[in-house]
Amino acid sequence: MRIQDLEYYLSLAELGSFSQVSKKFQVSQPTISLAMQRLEKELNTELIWRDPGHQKLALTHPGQILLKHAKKIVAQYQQAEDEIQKEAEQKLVLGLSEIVDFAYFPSIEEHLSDHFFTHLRKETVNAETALEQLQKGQFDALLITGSLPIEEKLTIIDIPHPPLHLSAGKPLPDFQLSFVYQKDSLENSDLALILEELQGAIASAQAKDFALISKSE
Amino acid sequence: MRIQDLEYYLSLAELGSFSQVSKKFQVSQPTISLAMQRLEKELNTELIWRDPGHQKLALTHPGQILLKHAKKIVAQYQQAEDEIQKEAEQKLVLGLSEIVDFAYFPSIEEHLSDHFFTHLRKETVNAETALEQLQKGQFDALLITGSLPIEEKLTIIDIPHPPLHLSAGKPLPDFQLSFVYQKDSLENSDLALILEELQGAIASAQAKDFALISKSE
DNA sequence: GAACATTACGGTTCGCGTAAGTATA
DNA sequence: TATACTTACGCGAACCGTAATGTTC
Repeated sequence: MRIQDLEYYLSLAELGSFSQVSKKFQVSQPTISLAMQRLEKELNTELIWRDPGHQKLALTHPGQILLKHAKKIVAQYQQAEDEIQKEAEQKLVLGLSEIVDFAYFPSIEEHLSDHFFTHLRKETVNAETALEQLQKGQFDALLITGSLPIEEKLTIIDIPHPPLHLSAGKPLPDFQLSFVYQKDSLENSDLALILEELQGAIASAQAKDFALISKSE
Repeated sequence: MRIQDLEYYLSLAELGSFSQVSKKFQVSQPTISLAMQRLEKELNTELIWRDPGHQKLALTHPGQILLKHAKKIVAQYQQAEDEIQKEAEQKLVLGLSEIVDFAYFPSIEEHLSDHFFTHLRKETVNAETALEQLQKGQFDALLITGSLPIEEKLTIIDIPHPPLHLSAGKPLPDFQLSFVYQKDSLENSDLALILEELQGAIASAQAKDFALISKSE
């Protein structure tokens, strides 16, 4: 059973015409026919009185039962979509360069509360354009490598870290690991708390956990 | 979005293992993997923390939101299935021979209330085996053609009807149209009322409406 | 190596649009 | 004839199982 088919069905019950439903959803008329046939086949019952004599079609009794439930199902699904969407929008977005994401972040992660992840989403970011995207507001904070230009509006915190090794055993050249956010972003107090916890987690992690990282190189 | 995928998801949240879910639903393990990937793709979010280190997997925050709604959606759907199924079982089943179904029943139908169809389902039946099936309880009443043997347990009512013509214009040989039900079925008073309405509808129809039928031969 | 999940691949099914068919007014 | 639905058909996507690959213990 596809929820899409139920949406067609609700619309059909409301509009009373296959062709109008097809227009509403921008699909062909046969698409609606077939969707309704799928429903009837899956539920093994007639749902719609296709009375060609009269203009209007009517729902059978099982059709009315389905209508009642389909409304709730579709509403519930849309609500799920909405809530998930909103939840994603409200989250802090932490930009990580690829190397940071796989080599350092796992250690930091352990020091963040579950509740914290309720409000934070991480996303990998191209190191080249990261600062620009931060200032555009596409990210709320960054954890990236490479030396950064000093900018008045940004807070940049250097994070001590052990060297990384490749599998050959040769250490990669040393580089800087930085935590960056816009100074004025702390005007939002929720955000300030979150950033504080993130900083705290990095501070807690650096002592011992970063050492563990080298095992996975 | 397929409701099947949501059922997998609920089960996964409960059992905590892809392979156990696949066993429960008798599908292969990759089927579950792919179903979960479909959900994540459609909702454009991560739902499941695939933490290979630990035994258990965990739901992300959006995953928990989906879980809450998925429970309701699946329950609602199953309830719809149940109600429709039960509704079908509770209905009176009226057996019609093929010729009756297309030539006579439409006229009778008009005299039956909408509410009546809530409790009656019609089904075509092979005239040869109809009586036998009636006595087995597979039908509650019959509207069939042909001469019938008199049986003690059956009530047989002859229905007057106009002759039928084929398109060539030649009338078919005359035949008997009978309404049949088991005498003891009237012990159920609901059933008695329904049968009474059906008899009434046939009586109302025969006066003029049966005449209309010949137009469609 | 054992257990578990993901990825790859081939075959079948499914869903859609176009076009043709059917039925009604 | 015009309108509305269904059926037929062909193409592309989706789904599933088997098999191969990865990963962790």
